[in-house]
Amino acid sequence: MGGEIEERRRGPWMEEEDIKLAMSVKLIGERRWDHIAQVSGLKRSGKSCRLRWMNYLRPDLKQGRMTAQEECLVLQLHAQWGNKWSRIARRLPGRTDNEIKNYWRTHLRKEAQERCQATSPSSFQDPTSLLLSHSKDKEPPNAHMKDFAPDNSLSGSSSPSSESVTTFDDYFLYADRSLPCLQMDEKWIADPHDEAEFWNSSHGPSDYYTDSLWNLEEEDLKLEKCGANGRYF
DNA sequence: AAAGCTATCAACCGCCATTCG
DNA sequence: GCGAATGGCGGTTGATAGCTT
Repeated sequence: MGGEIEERRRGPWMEEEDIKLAMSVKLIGERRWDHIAQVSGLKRSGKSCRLRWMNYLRPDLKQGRMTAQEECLVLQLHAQWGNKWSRIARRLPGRTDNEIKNYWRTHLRKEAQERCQATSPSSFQDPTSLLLSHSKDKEPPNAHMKDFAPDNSLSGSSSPSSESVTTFDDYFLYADRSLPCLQMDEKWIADPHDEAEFWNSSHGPSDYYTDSLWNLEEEDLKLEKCGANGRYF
């Protein structure tokens, strides 16, 4: 059956492909991925193009490894929402669901090992020590892509509100593990403005925390209130 | 120095939801 | 209202870099 069937490229992306994809996204926008795949001349599926863009090429992606604060936040949100990676990712601007998912997977593996070895909670090793041990700095993978930001690049900041992200009932299951960062987070919940000062003062650029972390998007608020949307609950 | 092990991350797959004609 | 096309999501896999013995 003939050579009509177009061969699909698979596996790692070449830089040339990245550039083609980025140009096409710039042209068309972040939609119609099948169309983008065709127009760009890439022998990739639309899905593959979308994934590559979302997880690797998007100019607004945050570079480098997750900070301890981000990791703590992932812990909190995962405790609250479970494996809703994309939802969690929305709380960490510049991070992708895939990235968070990967982190959690490796983290959980560690945690499971810790649990097996330590039956008593008091001997549980503080996961942040594992988190903080990350020190590898990578060259920004999409550094060469900055010029290809599409016009509809993500930059929306939801309007500030003092509504907290809570409830963290589930997250407090972690409390007996003596996580320093979670104790700190408890303070954040109590007074997010202090938290903002905390980051502004000396702990690095975290304005996105104050912009978005403390404020549920409308969508999420609805979900929280209704407590029922097949996808999330 | 080499082999084995572990951690990390990019990419793929299948399913489900949403959109469009 | 229905079916097809498309997009989004979560789970999983495979490659490889880094670490340990």
